[in-house]
Amino acid sequence: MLSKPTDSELEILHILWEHGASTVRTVNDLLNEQRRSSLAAKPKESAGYTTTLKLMQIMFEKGLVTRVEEGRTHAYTATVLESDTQDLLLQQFVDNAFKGSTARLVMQALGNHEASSEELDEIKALIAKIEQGK
Amino acid sequence: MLSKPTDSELEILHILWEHGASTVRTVNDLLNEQRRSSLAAKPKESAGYTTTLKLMQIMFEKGLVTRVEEGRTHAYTATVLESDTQDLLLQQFVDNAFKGSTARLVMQALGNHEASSEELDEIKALIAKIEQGK
DNA sequence: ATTTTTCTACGAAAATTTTCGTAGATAGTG
DNA sequence: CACTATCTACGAAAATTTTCGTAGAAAAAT
Repeated sequence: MLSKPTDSELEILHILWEHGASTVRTVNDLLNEQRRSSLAAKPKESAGYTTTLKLMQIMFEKGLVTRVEEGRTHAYTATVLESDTQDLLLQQFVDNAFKGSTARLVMQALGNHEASSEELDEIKALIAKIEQGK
Repeated sequence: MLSKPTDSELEILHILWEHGASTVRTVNDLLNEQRRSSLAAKPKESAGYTTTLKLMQIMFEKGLVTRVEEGRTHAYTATVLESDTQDLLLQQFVDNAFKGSTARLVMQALGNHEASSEELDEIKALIAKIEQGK
């Protein structure tokens, strides 16, 4: 049963998805590097090593990641697919914030954030495909 | 400074946006009615009256709502616009779940949830408008 | 071989969000 | 005029998420 990762867990998953099997040290370093160069409104501060370790241990217990002993360290790997997780989060987000209306979400997303013309072309192509499939 | 409402706060905001100025009692009733008929995976249980009251008091302190005395009760109104709040949430969600790529969000949203052809038409029109504006 | 660094495990503090019990005031009812 | 129902205010428990300190083992460095 896939359960919703917390925000912190999601940050770690992103790193595992992008970099593949990684140690806690690596994840912690990448995490803090990311945070330092974040443009976010309310960027989190650096995470201590044991903070990241503990989170990853919890994620292991929940089954979000597996791990393999490599010498004295552990190499962690995400067990959930990025696309599956995004779909789960998206579904919940659409329900929470847009009361289930995917179309409204899309409209708002396109309206307020710029997308490149390449991206718009991709989206148009997808729409055409959907319409054809009907 | 607009800050992100919590999940519970958002539930209440939805009711206020839809019904306009409402008492705690009304909000609480609508809330529980909604929850009972929810198809969500993990539907929350009924909220006690004082739970909703406390939440709305906190929202008042945060400035998410205003209130007006009406006899002995208070009528609450949202001070934040639905569209502004959705934009804020969307921005954070795109950052968290899609690492900032609006296009990927839109693609995934359209790919996994069906939209009516009317909605697709609307989206196409919006894209055309954006492309023209460039 | 001793010291320093680096790892895991674990427990628990801190911070945030959600829930509700209790008290006191006010309105409506018999 | 009691009596019951309903409202606000407030504090604090409960639940969840995030953070980190400490201890002990293993490797690396001096």
